[in-house]
Amino acid sequence: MKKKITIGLVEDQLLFRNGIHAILSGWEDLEVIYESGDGYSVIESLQKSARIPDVMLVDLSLPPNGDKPYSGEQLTIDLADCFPEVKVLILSAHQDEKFIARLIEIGAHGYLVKDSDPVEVYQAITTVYEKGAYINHMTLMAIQRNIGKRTQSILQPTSDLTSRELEVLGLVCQQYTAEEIGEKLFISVKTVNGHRANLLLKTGSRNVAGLVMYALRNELVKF
Amino acid sequence: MKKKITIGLVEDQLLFRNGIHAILSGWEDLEVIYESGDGYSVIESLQKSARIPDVMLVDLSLPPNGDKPYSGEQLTIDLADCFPEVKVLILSAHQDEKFIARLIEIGAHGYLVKDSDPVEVYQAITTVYEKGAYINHMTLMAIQRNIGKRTQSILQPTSDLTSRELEVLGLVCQQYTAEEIGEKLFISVKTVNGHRANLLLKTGSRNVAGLVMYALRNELVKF
DNA sequence: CCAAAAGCAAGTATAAATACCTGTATAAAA
DNA sequence: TTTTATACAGGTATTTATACTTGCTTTTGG
Repeated sequence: MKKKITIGLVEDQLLFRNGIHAILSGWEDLEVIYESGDGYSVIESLQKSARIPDVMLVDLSLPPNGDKPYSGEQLTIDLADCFPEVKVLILSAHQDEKFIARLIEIGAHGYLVKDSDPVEVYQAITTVYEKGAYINHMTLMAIQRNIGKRTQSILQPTSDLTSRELEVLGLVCQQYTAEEIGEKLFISVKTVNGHRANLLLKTGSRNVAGLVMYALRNELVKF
Repeated sequence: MKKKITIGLVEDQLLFRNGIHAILSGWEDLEVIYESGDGYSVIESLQKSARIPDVMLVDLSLPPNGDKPYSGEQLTIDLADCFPEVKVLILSAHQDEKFIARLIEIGAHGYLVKDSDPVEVYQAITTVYEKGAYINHMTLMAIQRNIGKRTQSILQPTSDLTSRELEVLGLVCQQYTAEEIGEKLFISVKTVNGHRANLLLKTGSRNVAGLVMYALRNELVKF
């Protein structure tokens, strides 16, 4: 009997994870042996595990746990570091060239959008297992167009904001003016503006528009 | 033989849709008889179809097609209008109380987060089919806390923005000041501010923070 | 224990955004 | 044609945000 390709799934949405599991179970030469809903525990639990998956399907947008985000990007880096023999296939909702190039650069072996056909997922898994890479047309184009350019981390270097700053940032995103924020937090408008200034500095933004974009990108506020 | 509950799936991400299909196929009393990747065609194709699903699973965040958005919210309204006998179960990535209350109000028969257990999905389907509603604890709390409050449309009443306004909005989100936008578009700062004022009015925002949130929510600008 | 660093609060001056208003050109409706 | 509506451009006055600076307090590291 031919050896089955062992799969690991890292995806926060339980339904989606179960769905992929169900789909993959339709192929006899695949076997899902590991699942996780977040990125934190993956490295640790794999190190304790006796069976290391051949291929890991990793969701790009894993949710942060409390304050500390642990993205699919970070997991890819850590997997490449701790388990270089494991092939990493990124699953992403979006088809953004910068993301693709970035992820390939840091160690992913393939990139699939969540809009893919299940057959393509199967092909990607077998190809990445046999050949060590699965680069489809979209991915290739993205790589080609971004070779030479310095790629950008998706989560920008997590400029650590203080709790007070996070509080102010949240209220800014909810369209409160500095004065209203002051009232809510029982501090002077001037102080609020001080925090705003620090936020602009730390996030590298020019104005509130930048702050909101930053907050949403880093999932610091609800959509 | 007992009649199977017929299911319709409306979900843009192909993998996710196939995954749910695969999961639901595990229950013998369920049968998926309709699938769609967008909201547009649903009403029309159902009207032509001989078999109308008993239960429709609808993704809340269906993508816009070109300029015209057709959200799960709109589809819920239209389904309640054209097929009142069909039970609508909303699938959402987020657990936002305002969304939940709003959807129940406009005709949804249940609300599930994508983080749900497959068993819960099955229970929701059978319950909504037999009892006409599936309200779990989370949903009930959301309803209770929002009774009396006027609920807010998720896609706010699709304020159709002019091309010029969209242009300005995009630049606002990119952190350009009114003056810079004026230079880019070869118009006066005053004019730019005029467009901004209209944007604030149309989107129901108080300031740029609101504009950025609106733009991102409606996918008018890149993340 | 003391010095350095950093969070928090607050003030002044300037730049920018927001509210409110007017006019013109264009296109659809009466 | 005349009316009506609206996208677009521009203006003035006011409010709000941003830049820069200062002092107080807590925390950190030598």
